[in-house]
Amino acid sequence: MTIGASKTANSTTLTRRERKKRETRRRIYSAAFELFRENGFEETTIEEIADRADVGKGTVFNYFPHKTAFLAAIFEDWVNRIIEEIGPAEEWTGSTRGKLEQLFFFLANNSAQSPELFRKAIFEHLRSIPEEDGRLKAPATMHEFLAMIRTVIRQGQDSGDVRADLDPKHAAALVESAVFKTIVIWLMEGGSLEDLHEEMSAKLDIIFDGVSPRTNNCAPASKRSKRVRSARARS
Amino acid sequence: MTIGASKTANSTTLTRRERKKRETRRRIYSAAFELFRENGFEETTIEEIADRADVGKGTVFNYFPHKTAFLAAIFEDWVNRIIEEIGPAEEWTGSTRGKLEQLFFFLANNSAQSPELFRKAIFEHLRSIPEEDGRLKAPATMHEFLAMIRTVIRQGQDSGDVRADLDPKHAAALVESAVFKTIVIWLMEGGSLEDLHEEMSAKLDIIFDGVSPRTNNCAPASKRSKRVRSARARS
DNA sequence: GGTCATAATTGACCGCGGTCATAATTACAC
DNA sequence: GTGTAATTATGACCGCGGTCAATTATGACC
Repeated sequence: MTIGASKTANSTTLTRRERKKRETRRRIYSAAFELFRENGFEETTIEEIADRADVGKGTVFNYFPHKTAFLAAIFEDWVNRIIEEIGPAEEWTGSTRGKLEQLFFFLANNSAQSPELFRKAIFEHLRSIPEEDGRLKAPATMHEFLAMIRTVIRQGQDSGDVRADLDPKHAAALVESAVFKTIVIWLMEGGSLEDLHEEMSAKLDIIFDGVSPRTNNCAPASKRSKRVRSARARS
Repeated sequence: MTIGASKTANSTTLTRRERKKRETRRRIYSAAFELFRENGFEETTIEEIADRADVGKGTVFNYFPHKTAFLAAIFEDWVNRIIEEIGPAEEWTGSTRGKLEQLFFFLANNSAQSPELFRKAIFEHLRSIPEEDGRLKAPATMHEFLAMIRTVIRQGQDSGDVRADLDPKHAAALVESAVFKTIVIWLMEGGSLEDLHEEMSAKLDIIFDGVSPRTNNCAPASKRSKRVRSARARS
């Protein structure tokens, strides 16, 4: 592989092949996304996607080896857009809880249109990693996303927001499963953003304070519901 | 529908039709379950199931409208077996945490063989309820299961184990999503039962105590890891 | 320009999940 | 027994996801 020499002169160090490849992928992805939103995921056939993208059916499978790979791609896109919008986790400020709420509020906001599609994408994400036949699926973004949560947790530990004796891995996994499930159910039931926020706050409430009763004198229970409200104000 | 009259005399008030129907369903289910365990879910075709059950292909779809309906049935079976084994939630004794651990330990025990199958069944369960085309899927057991957890939570509130200001619905949903996700990952990674218990304890730890640091003097953090150990001893 | 290895494209093809019109079976009336 | 309405069984058939051998585009080297 001795790239870089003569041919790559103009545009950004990309051969014509590479450029075409990306362009084709983009065309296929766009066509698919459009069609999914127009007609639904199951209702869209690969051939329709191929037609709209103006390629042969086989070509589609060169870029997206299974139909579900589109869902993984959509999820990835989604996360990337959010990362772009709110910047790297390391730079966020505020309370740990506030950060998590913001993060998931972005997720929800972006998914509110075409809920069916995003529900499927989330499920694909949750299922991802190994499939029995040995193919790996979309692990990159999966880890990227979990990593974001983990970073927030770790920052929380540094700032004293979160118990130091906790393994961030466990906490992050718990947060992820809870919130995604909440979003999925919310997407299914078609509630308002307010509803989702209510649900999410309830879950985060438990995650932060636990289900065990506090020993009487410290951290009175009455304060809790208030905190939910004030946390929402930030967004 | 004026049933019950003449024909239903012998055996337990069942017409021949009804008996045959159940028998056929049982045969198909058994054939499917066997084949799934022998060759895997994806690798088994409906026709193979039909052959082994000695019915036509179309008949299979009379009893299980989609292939995934088998997964729902497997999940249902699974939960029912557990219910049978440990009795109705109302009658369990012990701490709330102990009950939950036992419950999920039973789940895990039953799934340890043929992990692939149970992973899929759990996923089917988590996804269940609506599918965009309007068909409902396996809501019965889903609710039954969530209801079990909710019952445990409510009992915990009565006995002072669990914060009284909590909506059992939220707590149950959180527990469910966390533990199922834990089991799914465990099934994928092929760890030992010990590993699973470790993971589950960590999650329940957070669910019970929360991620927030305790205010210094009450409930010292050092006690926590100990509790995990002692909780395991019960099983 | 021409040659060749490699990468990308393509549509004919296959297998399986799911449908449906038709046939067989059951229940019941007489 | 015979008639008949309702239920269940069945396999030919269809559509779509996914494969693959054959074809075409690309770029390195002369």
